[in-house]
Amino acid sequence: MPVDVLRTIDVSCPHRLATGRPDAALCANCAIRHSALFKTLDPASLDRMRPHVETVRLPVDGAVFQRGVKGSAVYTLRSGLVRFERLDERGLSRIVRLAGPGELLGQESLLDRAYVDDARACTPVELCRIPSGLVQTLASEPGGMPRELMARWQDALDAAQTWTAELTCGPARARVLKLLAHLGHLAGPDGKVWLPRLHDIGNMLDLTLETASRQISALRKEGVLRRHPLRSASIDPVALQAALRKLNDAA
Amino acid sequence: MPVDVLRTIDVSCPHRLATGRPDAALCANCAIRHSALFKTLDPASLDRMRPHVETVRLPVDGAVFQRGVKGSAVYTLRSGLVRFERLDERGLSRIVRLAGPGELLGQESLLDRAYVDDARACTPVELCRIPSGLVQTLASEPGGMPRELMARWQDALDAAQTWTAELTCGPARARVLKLLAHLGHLAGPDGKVWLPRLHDIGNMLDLTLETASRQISALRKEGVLRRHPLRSASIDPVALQAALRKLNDAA
DNA sequence: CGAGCCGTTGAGGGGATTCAAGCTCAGTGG
DNA sequence: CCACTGAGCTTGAATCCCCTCAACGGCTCG
Repeated sequence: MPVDVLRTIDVSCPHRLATGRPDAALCANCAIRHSALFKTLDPASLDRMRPHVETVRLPVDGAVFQRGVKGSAVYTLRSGLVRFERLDERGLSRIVRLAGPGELLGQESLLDRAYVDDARACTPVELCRIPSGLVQTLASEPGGMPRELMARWQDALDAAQTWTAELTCGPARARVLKLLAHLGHLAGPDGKVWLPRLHDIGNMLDLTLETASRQISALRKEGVLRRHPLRSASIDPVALQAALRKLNDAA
Repeated sequence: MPVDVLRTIDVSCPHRLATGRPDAALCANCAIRHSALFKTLDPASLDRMRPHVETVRLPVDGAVFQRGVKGSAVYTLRSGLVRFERLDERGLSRIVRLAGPGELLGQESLLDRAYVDDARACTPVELCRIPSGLVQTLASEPGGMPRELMARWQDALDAAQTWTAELTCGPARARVLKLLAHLGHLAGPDGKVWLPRLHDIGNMLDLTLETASRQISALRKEGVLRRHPLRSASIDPVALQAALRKLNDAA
């Protein structure tokens, strides 16, 4: 059991490095403005909410929130990757989804429910913490916010089911290849992807870290993957697609 | 590839046996009224929507809707079980979630999106077909409908992630035991559960049907499970829990 | 009755796990 | 400076669980 278990409330998380003072120009010029939750909001409403939005920065493995805790905020992921995980009855963790820039985290707090997953940073992340009450207020006014919220929920549902359908079946090689493809989508189009620790790959794909290591090593030798420092790697899209296609031909 | 692929539009589904004439007393006296989508609706609104709601009955394996089709209705499941499945690139189907009585199906149509899964009847089912436009209209009026809709989305998201976390990892015996527990929750508390075909168990748990058969047989010999006609079975809750606990002790 | 679907059971092989050892690398402190 | 440490990665050998292939039996239906 990791020491992190002691962090019960997200607000008091020791990893949390909130700036406290929101950046006035942040929302209007935000890099993910076009995909953010408030994209349909008029400038007046935007002004009204800005003082309540707080920037949160977390290091790798920092907790955004914890399963079972009834929080009072949603988070918009500005940069980095966040994983959603759950502990089974034996204390082993299972990763059920990944979130990338622009995604909304912890929507269940809008319904005054406890968070259903542990959310932790895969990379250093930057988030906007938005009080649930604020979103609830804006949503009750005219202006299309509810539809925007529903779209976020549907996005999350689709992502969760895609995760199940693609990454939890087939032989180890197929799972690792599909995971790489998935990571490629989440990263920017610069070809650089974040490469999880073997232990985390195991928790994503239900493999042991040894098996994950063997698969990654093999792909490196085949030229599909090249490793860089800081858990970064570049993948050869052509080789990756070819490898994926070869899986289906064999069957 | 099954012949069912030919069914492109849900409206023209040959398995569909719509009554056409909605039952006037249906909504007010509905067995799942307390858990249904419209539970917060006032009687006047209820009267207004009733003429547009249509009862749909499907036999086993009947399609509620199909992935990729942009439908114009959501469905409330009144009785029976529905599975959500997707085909992978090799044409093999993977079941990503089950829905039971009271659940809402095809919510993505409210966002004018295509259905993201194939939804098929596990048992004979009875559904209410509700035009998306109707729900959108009611949701735009005051009365708490949006919140009710968001709650449905969150329920679906939680169910999908629970499915991943619980049923897609561990050895075959553990998966089958957890599936039985899951089916126990979906069924009524009479102890009778619906038992899927071995082929479907395989698609749910990523096992071959032979492996599923061996596991089920073993559990039957152990007294955890007793089979009845019509894919029905009764499970011994005590024995099931004991078997589940023994899994963790061993590890 | 034969065809097809569904379930059962066996034998054999293969892929993933398990257990184990050794490696690199960063941080630490003697 | 370098041994020491711990976390993460790699690799090997043996085991085991699940898959594959196959045959067979019960059942329903045309």
